[in-house]
Amino acid sequence: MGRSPCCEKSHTNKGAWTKEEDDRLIAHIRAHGEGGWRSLPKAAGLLRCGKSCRLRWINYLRPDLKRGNFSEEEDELIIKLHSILGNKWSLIAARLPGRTDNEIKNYWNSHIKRKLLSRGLDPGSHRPLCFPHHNNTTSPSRPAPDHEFPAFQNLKTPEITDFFQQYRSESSPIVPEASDAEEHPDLNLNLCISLPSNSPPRREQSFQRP
DNA sequence: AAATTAATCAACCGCGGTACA
DNA sequence: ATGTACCGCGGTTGATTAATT
Repeated sequence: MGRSPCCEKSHTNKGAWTKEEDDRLIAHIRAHGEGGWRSLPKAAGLLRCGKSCRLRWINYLRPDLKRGNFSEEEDELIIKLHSILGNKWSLIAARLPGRTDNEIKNYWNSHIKRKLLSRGLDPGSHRPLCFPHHNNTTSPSRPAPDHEFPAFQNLKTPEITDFFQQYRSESSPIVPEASDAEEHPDLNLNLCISLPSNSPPRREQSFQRP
């Protein structure tokens, strides 16, 4: 048996939020604070499940959210954090004030992946692109024809196209291999020591349990 | 100008984990 | 010790908007 759905079948709205729903949610949280998501909808007079309310607040209505495009500095910080943390979007978001995990995840998938590819880096590993190859070595090998990499097909930009052309015309890798020890010489994140002060520690605190 | 394809991103879903009875 | 209600996370979807043909 699977678990029951988070929202009982009773009539709940889904999809985009209306201004009226937003106003109700904001008013309720102003009056009662965050939390109690399960019971909030009823208390606030919303025909939504608690999860939906939480998501709307955290990702869109919270007053401390930054709006607008990511800065170049934010881009670089996201890239560095991702190279260390992987897809731990909430941990990454905790290091970018005013940004949400969802926003960063979306931004990663739609922009930064492309940016890394255009630099000749694999967005997953942050290593120089290494294409599937019969010899199975870790050193970069020459790119195979595009049709062998459908995953890249929809990420093409002029920069990426340029990269492939340049890569094909060179006899040696254009991106030197980074040594593990030197990978982040300028980054001191104190990841082991501190958690961000502006948000409560979340799941990862479980790691501290004896 | 219309049709088609791609990009964006808000919102959803299922699951893992915690708190607490 | 065990069950379960709930929270938060990460992957994914799909509606809308933008770009391209």
